[in-house]
Amino acid sequence: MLDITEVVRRSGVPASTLRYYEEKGLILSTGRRGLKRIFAPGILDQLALIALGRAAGFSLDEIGEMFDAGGEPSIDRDALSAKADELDDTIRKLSAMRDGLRHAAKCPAPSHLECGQFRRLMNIASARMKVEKKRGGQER
Amino acid sequence: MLDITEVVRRSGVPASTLRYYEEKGLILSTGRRGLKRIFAPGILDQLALIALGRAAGFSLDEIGEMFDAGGEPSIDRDALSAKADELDDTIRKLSAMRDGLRHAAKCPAPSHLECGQFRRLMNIASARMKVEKKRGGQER
DNA sequence: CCTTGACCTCAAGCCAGCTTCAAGTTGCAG
DNA sequence: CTGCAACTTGAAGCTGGCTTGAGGTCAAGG
Repeated sequence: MLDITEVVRRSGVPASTLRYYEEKGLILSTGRRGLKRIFAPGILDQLALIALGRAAGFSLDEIGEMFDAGGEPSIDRDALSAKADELDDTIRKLSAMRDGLRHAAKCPAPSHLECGQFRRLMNIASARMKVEKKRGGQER
Repeated sequence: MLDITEVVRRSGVPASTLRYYEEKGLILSTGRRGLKRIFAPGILDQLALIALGRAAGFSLDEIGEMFDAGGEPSIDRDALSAKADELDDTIRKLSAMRDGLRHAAKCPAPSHLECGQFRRLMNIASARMKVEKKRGGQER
């Protein structure tokens, strides 16, 4: 069992954030030692998972739907698969962007928006953009 | 040349957002027809690029540093490469998360945090987390 | 020529995700 | 037993990325 100080030290996540996550129902403290919250060791994995989800562009609410407060994946397997599919889509876009950036860093063309190579890479991604309208919520 | 109405129609980006982007210096309107802003056709590619950058987790400011208001990639090739590297890192994490989710959707294990497969996948990503502290700014 | 409606500006507002602050406990060192 | 550092709560504040609203202006149609 880890007290909040220990969790902060080991995870790098600020105490204020831990309290915020708990309030939102993303994590659970298993008790108190005096005032201090006590967490199960698994909290560290959970926090990593949350950070991962955030990096993936999921909102805290979405993450809450994917994993329960104990850190277990949602029983709704279809929802999980759907999220995986979303990620696949995002990954495709990011890969195209990465390639585009790398190309731009090398290619000596005067105007990149007219460089066929660059445009082609970027289009891979933007072509999928429309399909992805559903993701309205997140990246604001 | 496209007037703002046309840009909205073709890009799906709201007029308010276009004005906001212009104010931020991300895009440039090439003139006015009466009050209405006029844009060069390239604006559509630029907007796709911006959307792509946002989906990649970059802030508008970062995007502004990568591409000038005309949509051309920054002359700072090192900066572009650095962004590409960041993306590589992000992509690795997202791939791990995607695999983790797909696994969780299939695996009948009682507790996933104790499923070796699941943990291993998630660790790939969280191991890199510390390295990536630099990215403090982004994902609000 | 005058209405209408789509654009304009500028300021204020909204939401997510935190952080900060004031004021109140509490375990532990001395 | 006292002090105090480190925690607590609840509310308010902040930032990024837009959106909304009030009030103004133009050009095109009737």
